[in-house]
Amino acid sequence: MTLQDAKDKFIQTWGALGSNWGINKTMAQVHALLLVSEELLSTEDVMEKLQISRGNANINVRALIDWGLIDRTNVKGDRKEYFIAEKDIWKIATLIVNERRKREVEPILKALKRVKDIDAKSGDKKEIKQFTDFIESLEKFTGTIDGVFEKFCRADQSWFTGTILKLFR
Amino acid sequence: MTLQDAKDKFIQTWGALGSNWGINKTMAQVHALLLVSEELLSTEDVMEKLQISRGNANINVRALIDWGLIDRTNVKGDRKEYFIAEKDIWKIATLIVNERRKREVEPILKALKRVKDIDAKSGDKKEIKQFTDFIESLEKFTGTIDGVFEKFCRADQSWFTGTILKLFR
DNA sequence: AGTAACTTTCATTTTATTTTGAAAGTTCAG
DNA sequence: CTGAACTTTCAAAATAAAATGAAAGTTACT
Repeated sequence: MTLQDAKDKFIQTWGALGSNWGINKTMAQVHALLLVSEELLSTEDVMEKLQISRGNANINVRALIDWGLIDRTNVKGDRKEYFIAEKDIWKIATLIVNERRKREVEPILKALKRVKDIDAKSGDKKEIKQFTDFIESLEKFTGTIDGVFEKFCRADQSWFTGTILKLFR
Repeated sequence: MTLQDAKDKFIQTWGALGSNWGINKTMAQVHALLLVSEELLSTEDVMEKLQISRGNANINVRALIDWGLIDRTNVKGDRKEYFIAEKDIWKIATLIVNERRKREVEPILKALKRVKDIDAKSGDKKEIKQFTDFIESLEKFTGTIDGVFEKFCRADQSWFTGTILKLFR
């Protein structure tokens, strides 16, 4: 297998992976492409290497910038924008976890809270309690897990591998 | 809001949530429906309450059984199958995490391994090294995180809340 | 201000995923 | 064994999500 084949295969794999986790396939592929590229790439480069349209490239590059996974750069004497990916896997992971926390935990908690506002006379008292108890256990669980991930993101890698990992042996 | 409204809303929310994480919307809704139902439900009940077809109900119920999230039961004097959901949120979480570990970690590691088999004369030596180093860091990271989740699934809730949570304050 | 270089938008088309429902398969009581 | 009760399958239809590409918008140099 040539280096190019390997890179292409990695891009495909990373894309498939993304879809399994609710991340747009192309976004994941653009990310992978930039991860394995030494040089800066322009929108044109991305279009050409992934065989995608300008609009598609633009939208997914923008999304990656939103997530903080890639940065815009400029090259002197060239008006084009160039992109480069953060390559530290630890940083990539925390950026992704943080972004999903931000986008999803808050809405979940809000939705759960809303769903507890039940007219007391709309059902059997015991049945209502069972339901609200369940929702509350969900809220509590969500908060706990969120807290762990939040700390995970703030911590640095060495703290994690040094302190936490030992506990998980 | 009536209890019924609240349950319906919860089912909708849980369904939307599922889609964000690569889980079929209907599967998540069937799960939610069973989570908030006191009684056992049959395929017919699921079809009626979610307004879905028999085939769809069947497929998603089966998937939930595969995941271990719901169980089949029988009612004496009735040939229908009835379903009931595991309601302990801790158990639900570990079942889901375990299932996704099983389905996804192994394939990722295999794919990464495959991609490292590069013909040495297909590219600049340094460039090849850069690439394989990156893939190796990914492999290592994946393994580490997988280990944490594996332990998380084996541990019981009290160990987690007692020992681990303190470290994340 | 004019215009060339580049980026963004969005109505339409394409692709991928999910759902349907009728038919085939299975099970079990009589 | 038969057939009613129930479950599963799967080709076709419907729906949802993503991609296209041409046009509009922006920027910055002269």
